[in-house]
Amino acid sequence: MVSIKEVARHAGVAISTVSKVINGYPGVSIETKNKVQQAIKELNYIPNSIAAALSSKQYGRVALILNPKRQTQAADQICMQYLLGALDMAKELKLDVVTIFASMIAGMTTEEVAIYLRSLSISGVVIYSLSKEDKILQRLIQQRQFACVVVDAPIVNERTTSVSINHEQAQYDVAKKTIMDDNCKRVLYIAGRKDGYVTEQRLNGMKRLVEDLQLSMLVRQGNFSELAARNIALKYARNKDVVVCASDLMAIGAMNALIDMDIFRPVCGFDGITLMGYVGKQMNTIRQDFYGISSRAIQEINSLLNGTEGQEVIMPYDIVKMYYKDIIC
Amino acid sequence: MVSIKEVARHAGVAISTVSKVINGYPGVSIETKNKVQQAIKELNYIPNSIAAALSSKQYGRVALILNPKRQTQAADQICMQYLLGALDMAKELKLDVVTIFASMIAGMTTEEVAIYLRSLSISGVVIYSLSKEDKILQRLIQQRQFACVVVDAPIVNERTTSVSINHEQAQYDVAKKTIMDDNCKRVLYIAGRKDGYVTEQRLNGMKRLVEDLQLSMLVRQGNFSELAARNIALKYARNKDVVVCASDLMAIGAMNALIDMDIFRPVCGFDGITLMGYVGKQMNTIRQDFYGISSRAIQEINSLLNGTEGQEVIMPYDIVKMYYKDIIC
DNA sequence: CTGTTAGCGCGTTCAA
DNA sequence: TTGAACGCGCTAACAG
Repeated sequence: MVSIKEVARHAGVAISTVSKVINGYPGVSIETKNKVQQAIKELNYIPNSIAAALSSKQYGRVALILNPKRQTQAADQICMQYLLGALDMAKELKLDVVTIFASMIAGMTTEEVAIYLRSLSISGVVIYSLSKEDKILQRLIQQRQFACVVVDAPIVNERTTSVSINHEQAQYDVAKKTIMDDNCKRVLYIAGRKDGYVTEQRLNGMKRLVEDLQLSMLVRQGNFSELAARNIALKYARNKDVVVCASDLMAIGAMNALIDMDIFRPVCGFDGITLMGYVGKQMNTIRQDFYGISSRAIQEINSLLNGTEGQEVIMPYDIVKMYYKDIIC
Repeated sequence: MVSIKEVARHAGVAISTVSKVINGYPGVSIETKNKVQQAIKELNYIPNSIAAALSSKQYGRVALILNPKRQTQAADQICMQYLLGALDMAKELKLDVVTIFASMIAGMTTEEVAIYLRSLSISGVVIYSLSKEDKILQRLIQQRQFACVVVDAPIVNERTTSVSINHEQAQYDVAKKTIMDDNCKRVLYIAGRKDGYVTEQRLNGMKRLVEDLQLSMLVRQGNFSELAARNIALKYARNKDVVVCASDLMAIGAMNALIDMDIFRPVCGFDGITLMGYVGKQMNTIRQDFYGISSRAIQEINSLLNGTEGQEVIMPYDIVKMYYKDIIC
């Protein structure tokens, strides 16, 4: 492994000079600079990021904490988009990124998680789909020991930025569109998990809509589970005019239930996963740009790492109907 | 940040003693050990892995090179399983893992990729679904500069291990089962991409089957594209008795084409992705344990990093039919 | 069994 | 504008 020392010797200059050239610092004459760059090329020198991190004491690594539901692998698409967005942006920003799945820190206390992250030299964390009940990560955020970006949870403090779409409005919009199309009055709303922040926000959107449009609404927790949504639909859909679901997967479950019951009700979902294109029924849904959201999350963590204060970031969304022919390629 | 020095002082011992305790080396009396561990607890000391890596010159980081098809996000499930398996095992083995998507190194030369990896202090690489045409990564493997594990490509040398199922046999098995059930004679085989190793192996399996069962076979390249498979089926399926596809996604495309043509032909796929459960038709397919395969890949990279020679590892598989009721949860 | 010492490769003063 | 020297936190000989 060729080190900075060898480069220095080869170029006939001091180590610190090479360092300055590498890091683009001023105070090096143009010719010395050329000599050094020449030597770097010739020796095929690769700066050792480990040593650099140690020396400069900037271990600015960021951890991505993802929580893929192992059961519902159909939704893995969301995780992948998050990852792609994050990694692309991280490369651009030259941030070192570590991917951590929730399962890997399950059962640890906040302290243990902190120690684990520190042992990985991590100073910033992006948390995707945090649960309200996840006191461990909540405390981690409160402690302000790490810079945090929380996707889809409205937590902000000096060291914490939140990034998400406006779930309240999005749920309002997609449900309104679906309901207006068929002039529905009685809605069955299949909500997410009680412990989810987005669940609450989306429910609020529905409440506002019900108020605005003078509808009646029955709310049941579907826990983002396709099966639960199916069962809820089987039980309650018959007396309702429309089924609004807080996720695509639940919308699919509900729709399949309706088909089994041999009745028709408009159904709408939330997320915009490709799977929606495969189930043979077009439903309105909210399409989120998970890639863009995650990409933005990394930018935000970078800002935090550079000392910016936490803030709230609202991303855009679309209302769409997903067709098989749009999906297939 | 509390360092080893402070722990040593606090415990009234030498730094090296603390180091030994931390790393579980012998040659420390039980009481000194206790004193040290006490001090570690009290000071809430976290070993700095960066410094440890630098000092021990073991920058044993491993890169996961994934190639998610951005278009066909329905197959992201496979990537996620690969990731989950790899990260879980990496944590167990205390390996530091970096996730790299093919898009991040697209356009680089082999040298540039090598430099990039080195700059990340990477010494081992796991490559998923390598293409035959990917001369850049091929050269990286040939150069033996990094320990490599290649998933689904039959490349082995001193520093390269291959991990995969027996694609030839798997394709043979699943097609045979499908064909025997309906006593088919004329098969349409929709193969993968010409540049894929598995494509060739699976095709070989089909050739052997055709030979053994005295069938006729028409082969077309579907390039793992659902749309291409659809078009091929539309064009050729009518005169055939069965459609065998080299991937689930293609099987879905073909099946939908058959439905549009309003004819029935048995179809079988390959992979075992959940999506198969959603399309309203049961098809035979090969279920691979992507999680297990990836997990094994990490074990193998670990062995290579410890000086073992490369080898070929064959993983098991199942033949299954995927039902919606098995998928939904 | 314990402590001393010499680096690992690099960033960063501070003199020259 | 340059370079020698120190230290980051730790490991690994080696000496005691």
